[in-house]
Amino acid sequence: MGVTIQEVALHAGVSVTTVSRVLNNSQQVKEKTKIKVLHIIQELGYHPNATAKSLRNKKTMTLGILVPDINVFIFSEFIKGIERAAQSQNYNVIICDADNNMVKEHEYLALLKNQTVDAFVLVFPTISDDLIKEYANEGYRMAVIGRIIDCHNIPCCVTNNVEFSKEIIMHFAKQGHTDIAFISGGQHSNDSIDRLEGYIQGLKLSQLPFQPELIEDGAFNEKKGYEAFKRIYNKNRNISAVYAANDEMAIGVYKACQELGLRIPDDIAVIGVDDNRMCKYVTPPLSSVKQPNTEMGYLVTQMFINQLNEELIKERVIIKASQIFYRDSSNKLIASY
Amino acid sequence: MGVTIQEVALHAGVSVTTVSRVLNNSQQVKEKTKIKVLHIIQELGYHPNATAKSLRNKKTMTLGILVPDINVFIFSEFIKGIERAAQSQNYNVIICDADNNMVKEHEYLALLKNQTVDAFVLVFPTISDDLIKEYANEGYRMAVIGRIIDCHNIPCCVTNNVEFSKEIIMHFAKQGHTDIAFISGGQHSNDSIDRLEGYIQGLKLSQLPFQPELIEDGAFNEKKGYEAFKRIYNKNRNISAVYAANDEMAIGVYKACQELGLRIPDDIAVIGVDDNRMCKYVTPPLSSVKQPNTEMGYLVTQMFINQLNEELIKERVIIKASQIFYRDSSNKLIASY
DNA sequence: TTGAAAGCGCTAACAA
DNA sequence: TTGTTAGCGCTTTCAA
Repeated sequence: MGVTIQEVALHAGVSVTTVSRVLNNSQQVKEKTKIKVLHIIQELGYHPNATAKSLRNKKTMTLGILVPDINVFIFSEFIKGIERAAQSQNYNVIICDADNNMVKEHEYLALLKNQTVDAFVLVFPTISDDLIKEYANEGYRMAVIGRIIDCHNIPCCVTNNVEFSKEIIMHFAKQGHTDIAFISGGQHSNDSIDRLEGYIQGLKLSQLPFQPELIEDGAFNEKKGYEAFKRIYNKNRNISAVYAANDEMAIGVYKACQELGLRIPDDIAVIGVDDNRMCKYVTPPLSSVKQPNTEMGYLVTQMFINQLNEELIKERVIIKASQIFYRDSSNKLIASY
Repeated sequence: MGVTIQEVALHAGVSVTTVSRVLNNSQQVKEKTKIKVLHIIQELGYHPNATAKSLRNKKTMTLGILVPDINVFIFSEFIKGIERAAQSQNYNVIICDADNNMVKEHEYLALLKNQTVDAFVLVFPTISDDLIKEYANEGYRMAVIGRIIDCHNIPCCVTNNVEFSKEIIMHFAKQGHTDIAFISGGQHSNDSIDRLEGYIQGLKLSQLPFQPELIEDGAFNEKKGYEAFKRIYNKNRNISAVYAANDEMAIGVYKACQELGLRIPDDIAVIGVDDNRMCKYVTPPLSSVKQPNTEMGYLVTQMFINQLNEELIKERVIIKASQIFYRDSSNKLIASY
């Protein structure tokens, strides 16, 4: 454990420089010398020390990935894409699981300061835009997934939240629904904000009135989604459709409907977002939106690494389209035409 | 970006040695000097360079985590525990997602050789025991989750597979089932092998005959589980209960039953393993076994790090108990007593 | 209580 | 085509 370049040089009867050149196949090294060195490397089982390399090159070849919670399926999908892209460019990734804790999230960024990582990919960060920009201004490199940061050297990747949300509402409208509820996912989630925007646009395009009382927050989780639906239902018993900003909350709606004796989709049509594995297995199967998470992670990371050494970035914002899967939970026609 | 210890020393009017001593609060440093240095550190926004530290200390403070597939829920649970334990001891973790590819899995171990990581936590590795031992003999440190390796300095952590499997079979037997199928998860999975062992012991203890034709392999996935059940059913139409070595395969059984017109649990009782989120949402809710994955990851990693600098290891094998959740899928009494 | 200096393993500027 | 040497930023031995 621990053959050094020195020993290789010694055994091969050349200088460490030559060995280094062979390793990085830089410059001209006589073929014969190269073969000899390679042979010794083989023989001694030499592996270049990554730390020494990092120190010398001032590059750790390591990316940090910051996620709110690695157990949430969509985040593990992003990680998969990020790791693949990193791997393909010889980068390693350090996982930073913030455990849904904003303070922890902030703390992890210290890995930039002590140069443990060259850069960070922030997956749905909860820290503020301002904080992120502050780091960017100090020269630290970050890419962001799930939010567009207005900063020239921060690559970002999001999905077409407004678009597909609009489509969902128009779909509901076409089926004859007029009182469509929206369950949001928190005030600070850009995804949720954009989906609300799509909801509003969809209503407008369908010439349906916007009714603020049909909107409640479900904080992206099942329990709060359940409660949100009950609140809405108590305010307006005419609702016949619900667009939940994610599947978890949609499942909460399922539970609420069960308790209230409402049938899905006969009484209430439901559509969620994320296309959880569960969607196909609940009864009735839940309509949802599949987002290309792994691909998003891959693309933005690939682009990011390519531009890591450049000050100015040409391509910066990636917007990926999502796919709506209509299943039985939204399969009821209301209109009598 | 990049204040060094030199600069701190310069500004504080002391030597780098003194600054280093303050940083690692080693030896005696006069209180006044210490305060002065700390103040300058604060002022300059100094952060010790982790790479230089690693090179000097010959310790990267980084653990590799090797998983078959980060998108599989249970693996992300392990990661969460491992990362937490690592974090609490100031270690970082590098994620290595083998994408269910044994070659990739092996390749990742190179991170040990080039000293990118100090050690590896192998989560349900598919590489052979021999290969792992070979690395161990070369002095590389690894901990293993999901398999017990017969090697003195490799900490391992598993669950009580045999025990709970035995219990499940005895539970079935008590309900009056006599023809109980087992769907395994591949020949090479220790989990599956142990669950089969528990199945056999359970039959014996219940004085039920062992019928080899009631065992088929479902490779831990839904589709193969579906096929396995059909094969078994075609061989023996008397089966009234199925123990699937994981939930995915149990879901496959659900699908097969639906196609075959068999009702769960009335005609076929089903129990799976892993306690997937889905279990509660399928119809009927699937009985399953919850394993303390996050805790296992945490415990073994904590122990591992504590013993990382020791040649001989006192505590080495951790066996954690699991919990069986009986739900409606296995809720039918067969016997006529 | 403090500091000078060596050295961890590597790369690259410069020289030959 | 190859080698000498300085130095990346840190810790630690030894001496003062």
